[in-house]
Amino acid sequence: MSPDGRSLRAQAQRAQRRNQVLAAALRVFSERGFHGASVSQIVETAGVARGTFYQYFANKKAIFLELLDNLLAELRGSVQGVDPTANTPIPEQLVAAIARIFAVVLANRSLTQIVFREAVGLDADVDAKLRLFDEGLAQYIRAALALGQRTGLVRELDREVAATCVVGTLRYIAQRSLVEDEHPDVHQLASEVVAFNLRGVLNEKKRG
Amino acid sequence: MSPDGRSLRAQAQRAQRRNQVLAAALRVFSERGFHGASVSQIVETAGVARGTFYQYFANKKAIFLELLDNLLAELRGSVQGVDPTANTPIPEQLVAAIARIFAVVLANRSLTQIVFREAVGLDADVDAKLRLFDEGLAQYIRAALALGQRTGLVRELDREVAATCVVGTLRYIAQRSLVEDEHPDVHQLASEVVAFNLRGVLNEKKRG
Amino acid sequence: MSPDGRSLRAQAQRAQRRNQVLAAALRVFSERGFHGASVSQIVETAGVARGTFYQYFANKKAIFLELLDNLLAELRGSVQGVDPTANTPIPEQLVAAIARIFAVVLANRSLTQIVFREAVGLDADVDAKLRLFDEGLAQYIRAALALGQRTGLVRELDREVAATCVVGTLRYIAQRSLVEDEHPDVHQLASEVVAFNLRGVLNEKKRG
Amino acid sequence: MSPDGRSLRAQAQRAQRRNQVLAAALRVFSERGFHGASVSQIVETAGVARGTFYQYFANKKAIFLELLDNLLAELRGSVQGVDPTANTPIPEQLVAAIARIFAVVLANRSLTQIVFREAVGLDADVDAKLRLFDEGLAQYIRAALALGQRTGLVRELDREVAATCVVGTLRYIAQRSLVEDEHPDVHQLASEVVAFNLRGVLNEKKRG
DNA sequence: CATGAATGAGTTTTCATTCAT
DNA sequence: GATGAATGAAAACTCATTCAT
Repeated sequence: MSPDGRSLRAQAQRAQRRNQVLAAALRVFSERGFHGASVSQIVETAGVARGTFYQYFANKKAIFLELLDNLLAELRGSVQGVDPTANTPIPEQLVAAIARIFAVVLANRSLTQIVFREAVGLDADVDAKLRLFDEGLAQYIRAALALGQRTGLVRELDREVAATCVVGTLRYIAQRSLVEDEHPDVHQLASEVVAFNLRGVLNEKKRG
Repeated sequence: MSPDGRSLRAQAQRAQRRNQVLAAALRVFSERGFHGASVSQIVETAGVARGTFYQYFANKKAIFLELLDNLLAELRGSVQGVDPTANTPIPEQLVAAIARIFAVVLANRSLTQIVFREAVGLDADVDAKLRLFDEGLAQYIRAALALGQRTGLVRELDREVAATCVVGTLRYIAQRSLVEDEHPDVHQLASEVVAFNLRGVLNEKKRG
Repeated sequence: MSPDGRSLRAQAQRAQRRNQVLAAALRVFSERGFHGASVSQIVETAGVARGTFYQYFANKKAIFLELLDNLLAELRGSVQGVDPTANTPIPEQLVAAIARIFAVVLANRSLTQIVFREAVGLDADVDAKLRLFDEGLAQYIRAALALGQRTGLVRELDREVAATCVVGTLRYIAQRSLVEDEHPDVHQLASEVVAFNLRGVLNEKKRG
Repeated sequence: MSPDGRSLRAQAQRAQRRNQVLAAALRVFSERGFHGASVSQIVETAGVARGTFYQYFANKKAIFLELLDNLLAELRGSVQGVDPTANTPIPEQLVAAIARIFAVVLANRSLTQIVFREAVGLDADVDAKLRLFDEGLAQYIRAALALGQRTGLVRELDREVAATCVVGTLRYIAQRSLVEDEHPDVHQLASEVVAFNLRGVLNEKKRG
């Protein structure tokens, strides 16, 4: 509570150290996965002593959880609602929204990859966080579907299942895009995904 | 080479022992995950000596891989084609097909769970196997879509993306169904999934 | 005690099996050394079951000890005395004697090699056997030196040390000859060794 | 990089710890041999934790190799040349040189014993080191013999074989001296060995 | 007698975490 | 606050030996 220059500088240094370790962990984790990464490698990469690690993070899982939190926060931030009153047609708004999510996923390639690959089943905490995120997304989509149904835009369906299907396509497409070498055109990709989710695969014109 | 009674019985016993260990591994893996499981726990659960494990399996990864292979084989077996010349309408056939897959998934709950949770990223072999399975499924769907397009049943779309979306919904729905406590009605579930994949979420009646 | 045909044949078969295992052990031991060899490899090479091994030999050490005994026996057999009353000059007799030993050593290359390399320090029994052999050899040489001294052929010297030196040269030369690739000319080698042991390296002509 | 008091002390402590483990290893190795010794026994003897061992040495072989290196270095250091221009007669110089080697061997009794007993055939590295040492010694002796021949002191002989014989006597005598309980008189021993190597066992007076 | 599956003690090695300096 | 040496629990794996068939 005495924010003199000394403590300020110290605090800044502390924060810097913390980030240094965090960045190192991100790198090591994405190179070797959670289980393959060792604290030794992290501190080595960070250029700090072994003990320093434990001054900032309770343990290996804790630092991973923090990275995971950061990623989820960024992803949550990237989710943007659809405005029915706006001029832009809703499908276009959807495409833009999905494209934004994909962009964030691709911007955090390595970490997202680990999360997709190793985070699940790591421990109860991590599991809960991930499920919470999925659930949040699903809830968001369920709400959107409900709104759509009220406006007659969306047909009768089991919103539960439909929302899950939507999350499924998003998740898997995201996951797949990570594996591929070239950066996919996120807009094009989003376009197709939206079309699939909106209209399915059937040719409606054939219908009476 | 000489299938007399003695060696036959011996062989049967060997197979039984093997299955005993395999079953124990399945149980331990599903309770604690791949990384959380130890060979000690497996042999303890199986009620055999430590060395016995290594008489039947090269190492922890090998036994996991075998369980994985078994599961994938069963899943592959459960995939059944759609017959356009049959009397049953195609959507109904699809529902039946999907339901069958879900049934297998649910029948192998614990193992499928591990596969979904930990198999990815475990090692190159496992990764390859899983990707191959996904790819096989995707290819199958792409072919079905192409056929549908030729018959005018399926609209113009990027088959690549659409197939990926379909696999995504299947995978995720399957994964979700595993987490839930009560056994879901696979037929009902399949129905909804098929509807989603075929028609998307839009209300077509609104369209001109 | 009832040497009917049946038991005779059985006995012969037993002996044959035993030798089969013994031969396999010799091969495996010489290829991988005592510690590197495993009972598995021996029985595999012999083409018998694991348990059969233990029907003929108490354990791994026992079979090694038997091979060692065989070698030492052969070596002992190859040691032939010098006959002072014979016409052949003593140095020539010595050369022939040494050459014979070297020949046996080289004929049992692989086994001798193991004995030289790994037998010492293996366990008390083996150590005792080897020391006994060395001691026997040394005693033999001491006796020969004593005889030589009585006949004035050998100078005054500490027979203890001299005998040890002689054994040392023999042992080491033998050991070296094993390492070399080409078969050395044992007679030539023996010649030089005898010369060294008899006359040392000094140029006697320089002496008054 | 900053040799302040703190780090200096730390370094000293590290070295001390290392030696503590090294000493324990020496003791355990000489009591039970290389194969009979386990890392457990070493750390127990050293009174350090299991992991500490691996902080200083890569594995069991590594620590053995270090002990071996130390011994060979000391032995190499003990080898001292003969000065033909010195006043002391050459044989006396030789006796002194040999005695010095024996003294080192006896001072490192237990370790030398292991080296003689188990080092050979342990692995390629160790083998190479030992052979290199022997070869160095042999080369040294060959050179000395050549010099002796040029000065007429040494007779015509196969220097190769003679040098090998000399190394053999030295090695074996050293080895034997280790087994005996009482400390032998190294000077007396060296005297006899030199006499043997110089003059052999024949009584020269009998010659023409 | 032969067999070979089963055994389990024992080994090496790793690595997250602690704590004295 | 930083350091890094020390820790030791726990893991994977080996292999000589036994014994029921």
